Amino acid sequence: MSLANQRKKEPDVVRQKLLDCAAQILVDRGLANLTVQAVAEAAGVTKGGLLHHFTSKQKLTEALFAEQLRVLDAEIDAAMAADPVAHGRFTRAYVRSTLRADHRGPCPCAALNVSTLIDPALRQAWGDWYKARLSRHRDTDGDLALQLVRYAADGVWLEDLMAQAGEPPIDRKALLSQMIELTRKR
Amino acid sequence: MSLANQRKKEPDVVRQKLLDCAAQILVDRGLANLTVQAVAEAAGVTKGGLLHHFTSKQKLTEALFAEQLRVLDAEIDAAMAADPVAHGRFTRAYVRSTLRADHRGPCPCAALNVSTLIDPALRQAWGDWYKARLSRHRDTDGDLALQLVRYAADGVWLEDLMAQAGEPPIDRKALLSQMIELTRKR
DNA sequence: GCGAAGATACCGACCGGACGGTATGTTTCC
DNA sequence: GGAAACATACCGTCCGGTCGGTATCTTCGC
Repeated sequence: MSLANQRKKEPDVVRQKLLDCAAQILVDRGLANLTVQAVAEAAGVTKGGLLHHFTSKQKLTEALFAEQLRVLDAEIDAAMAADPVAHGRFTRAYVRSTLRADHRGPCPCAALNVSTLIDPALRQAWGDWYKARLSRHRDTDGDLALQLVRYAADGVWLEDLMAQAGEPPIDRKALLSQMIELTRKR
Repeated sequence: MSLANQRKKEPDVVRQKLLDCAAQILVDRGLANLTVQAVAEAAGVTKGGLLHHFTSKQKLTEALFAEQLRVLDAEIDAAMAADPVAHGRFTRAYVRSTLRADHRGPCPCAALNVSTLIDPALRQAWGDWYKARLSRHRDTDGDLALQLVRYAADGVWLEDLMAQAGEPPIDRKALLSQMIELTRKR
């Protein structure tokens, strides 16, 4: 009827944009504001349009989660490949992916873990991924001390999530290097 | 009309029970399921009854938050009073309150921080509390290494929150003692 | 090359349900 | 008896989801 769908049709682009906007909304407008309406109009699409790509909100969040997990997984693999030292290799990659003081915008972990709080199924998926990853690197990253460093990394992105406005008062560079150093000791 | 309010009237008890049930629901049925309806009937009261004590859901969550923060604050004070060593005293207390492998049920931090994800105002309040506490103990707990231990503590309760069913595979006792030990070094 | 004929992408209106909140009773306490 | 402590009934809103329609893309016979 209207002239809204005169636009060129780019299903893949729209789909990806929907996911991006969902992630954005999730991290900076909070979980409660992640509605299909909000996501749709952020992506320049109507609610019906969104529901065409993702048959339910459930599907949307699942896709979002999968996407973020994929990105994180890839980042970690890349970081590990560039790390010559075996011991603590996974932990360092995990920490670097989580902190990465460089490029702006919260890490995928944030959106990832927040969405985990919504859905028990996603929680399960995250747990599975983490457990699998951990058992893969048990030889190099099984130490309790390394586990502790990973815990700290989780604490950091959590603070990131809560801080929101106003830069972190703490020096991230120093923190990161200290954490990395902790993974070197046996 | 019905015989539901034949019960003895104990406003203080009911009020407290409402808060307790709210916390319970928050940590083990998730944020989305924290509705006034659910809280009310978990406490054996109707929605109207709840709204009598807390004039809005906002008020309820605020009260819940304040309560949990009060408990945590008290726990930390107690733990600090029993700690003879000055350096890292606050951090140890924080860690002990967060981990406490002993008494069942997730720590107040969980409910506290989850509710933080709802409301920016609560987020602010938590940030203020933490910052104030930190500046009070800057002399003893200002080190980056201690900050790192506190981050790890946050990571631990987060995992607690996500693990839910199924006991933690990791040895908490050992983890706790290792974290405590980390606070001893200079 | 081109035009018919589905298939796909998207819009816009609507529905049912749940939730927060209000207004008004009814019972118990002091 | 009056105020406090509840219960009951009801309203407005928002959200997730459905449905029928329309516009654009793709396919394919010719």
